Amino acid sequence: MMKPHSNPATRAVEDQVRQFESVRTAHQSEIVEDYVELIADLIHQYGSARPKDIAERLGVAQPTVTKNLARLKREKLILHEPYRSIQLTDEGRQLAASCRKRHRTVVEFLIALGVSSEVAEHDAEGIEHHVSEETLQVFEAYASRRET
Amino acid sequence: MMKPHSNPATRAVEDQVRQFESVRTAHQSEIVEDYVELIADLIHQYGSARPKDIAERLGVAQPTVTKNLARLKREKLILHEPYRSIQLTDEGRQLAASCRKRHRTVVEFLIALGVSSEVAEHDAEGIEHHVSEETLQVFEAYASRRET
DNA sequence: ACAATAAGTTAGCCATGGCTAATTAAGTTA
DNA sequence: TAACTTAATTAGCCATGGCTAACTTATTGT
Repeated sequence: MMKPHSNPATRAVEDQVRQFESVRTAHQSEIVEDYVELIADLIHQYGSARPKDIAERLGVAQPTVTKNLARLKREKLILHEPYRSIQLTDEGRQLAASCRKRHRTVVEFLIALGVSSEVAEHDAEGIEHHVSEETLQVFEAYASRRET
Repeated sequence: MMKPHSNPATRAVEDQVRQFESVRTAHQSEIVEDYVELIADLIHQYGSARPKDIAERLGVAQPTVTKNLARLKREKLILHEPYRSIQLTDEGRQLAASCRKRHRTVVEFLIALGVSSEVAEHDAEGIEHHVSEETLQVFEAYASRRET
């Protein structure tokens, strides 16, 4: 037992490593994307986005939001002075728009496939961050082919 | 500005909260699932799974693996005495089997849909942890309808 | 205008999942 | 068998993203 496992498929292993790394990286951007998308939604709905609202929507405590907003600010996606309202930068707005689009594409795709709309919404929330450009295009093609 | 945002769609908000929570929960099980699946693979390929191999496949350092194995052990998915080989419990084997099946279903579905096999493999790694039972069945139906 | 309420922030805790450096155990070979 | 090499573990660090409690700032209403 414990023989020195040979390396029969180094290439495949390296690919797999890259995959796992890329999933870990995706997790890092998930929060950022969720926040930006949500902020855009809130601004659209209410004219402004408050930490309180974000906390409620995400189901987390307010200080958690404050902490995460610091990151968005660091990444220049929002403008935010203490006790003042949150604004999206151009870059933030752009990211929000593409997240929103991607989210809707995934939802519509799942629905077109036959998934119930509640489950489609639910699964899309998790799936959207892990869909590559290629797959997204396939999804889009499928959904639009189906709806027309 | 800063008017007390009314609650126009409490139900929808609660649903969204549950969605975000469930994504956070899914992230917690991701590592567990990835490890168990990988351990099963290694045992199948080499007859045993060593921390070294796991570290290599995941692209992380060995101590990281040691740490995470403690969690799998705590959750009774593996048997592992220090410096000894890793074994899956019945529960672990069961989980590994269902993860493997789900993984393959997602990959095959994406391929059937027209995604290239490399990208399908890559995206499946991220997507698989966020697919509900309902969606999985739809995927399976689509793939098997397509291949026969 | 000022007291009460609501929102936001700060400080400081916890768990997780990365890491490196140092140690210990096991396996191999001269 | 003794020395060397490889694998595994331990200790201890860092960042992230949760949390509560306490405090500060804004807003509202009398």
